[in-house]
Amino acid sequence: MSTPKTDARTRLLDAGMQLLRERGYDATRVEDLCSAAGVTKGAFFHHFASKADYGVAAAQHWTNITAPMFAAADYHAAPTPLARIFAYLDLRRAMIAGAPAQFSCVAGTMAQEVFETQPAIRDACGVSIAGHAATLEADFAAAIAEHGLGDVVEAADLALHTQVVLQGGYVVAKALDDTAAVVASIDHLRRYLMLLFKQEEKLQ
Amino acid sequence: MSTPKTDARTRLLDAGMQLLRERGYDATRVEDLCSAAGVTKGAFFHHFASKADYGVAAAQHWTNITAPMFAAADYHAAPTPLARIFAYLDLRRAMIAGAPAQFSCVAGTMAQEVFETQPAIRDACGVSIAGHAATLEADFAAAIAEHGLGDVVEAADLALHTQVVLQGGYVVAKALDDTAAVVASIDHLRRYLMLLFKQEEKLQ
DNA sequence: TCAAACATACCAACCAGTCGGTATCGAGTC
DNA sequence: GACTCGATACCGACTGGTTGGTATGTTTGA
Repeated sequence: MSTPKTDARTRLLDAGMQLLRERGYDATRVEDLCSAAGVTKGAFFHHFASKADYGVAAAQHWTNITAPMFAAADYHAAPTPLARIFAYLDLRRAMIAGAPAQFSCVAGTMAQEVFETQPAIRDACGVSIAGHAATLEADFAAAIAEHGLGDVVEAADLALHTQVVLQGGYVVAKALDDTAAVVASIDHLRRYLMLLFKQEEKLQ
Repeated sequence: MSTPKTDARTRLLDAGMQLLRERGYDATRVEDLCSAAGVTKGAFFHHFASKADYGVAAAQHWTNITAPMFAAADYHAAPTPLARIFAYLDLRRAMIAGAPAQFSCVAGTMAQEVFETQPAIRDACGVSIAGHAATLEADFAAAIAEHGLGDVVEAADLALHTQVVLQGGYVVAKALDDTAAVVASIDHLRRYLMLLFKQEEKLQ
């Protein structure tokens, strides 16, 4: 890193997105983050009061990175709410490639580990996951209204359920060392929504 | 612990079931396990070559505890394969109570954290999760055959999908500090299976 | 010239793992 | 049935490397 493009704080947070997903919060040492970012420990503690403080910032950084990416993604261009939801699932499915550290979720990984020991980090992870789920809510609400499913399911529940399937897929993919688990579960989720919204004709 | 009922090894493993789910693998210190089990570090390293060795044993112990419990559970008494599956989901739903450390999964929690740093532990966790999923496979296979869905879904995939939903529910419940997330997702999974196996009459 | 942004050296606490020791018990021996 | 012997179970003080965090500079930019 001869010529740092960005400031140390951003580089530390960027480096964390990879390391935290690989090793989790506890096993990621402050010095690991520093060397990956090409800075020293002095810089780390200049920008973050503690490792826990960094954890909170990392969860927020994860949101700051992913939110604009999803907001700018193609799937919003689909013509109907339901089409947008299926296009979203197609995107999430296509994102499953390489190692789990590449496609899994920083917030989910950290939350699972520190939910009891680091409430501040857990809350930041919760905000990240809930916030992303919320971006799906309007399309689900419109699809539910369109199909008269108002007293069968709730938009917020369905939106969160998509995240549950993704997070669970990551866990199982890691445990079985096989990405097929996530992909298969996304397909099951897709089939559920197909059936629920009575799109049988699209089921192969 | 004036009169230890069981040997130190078992007490250490039993203590880990709680601590590992609360704090994860890394944040659970060997001395935490020892004091929770009422033994000393000498006893720990007498029975386990290393902390990682303990992690592998803990994943196996988790299987040893849960497998007989599920094998002996009521839901196997239901009359049809599909009824048994729904009864299984009822049981899993009823098990969601108290703190995540009470109802979540030792294997899923550990695997998420150490999948890259401790392959032996990850594999043991994978065996535990896959083994439990396998216990559902026969009923799914029978239900699929009965309903002529042989070229729509596969039993193994469906069985694993139930575990994906549960594991994901635990992650989201921890992140949002709200058990409602798991329960709602189990209900979505139940509705999926209802729709898939064309049990619409049972949908409220 | 002042403050923010880094760097370097250092420390105290922690923690996995070690090592010498003791307690207990069953099998053999006479 | 006392006595040794060996093996297993367990104890607890100690250690050496690690790690989060600090104290004290130095550089840079406005």
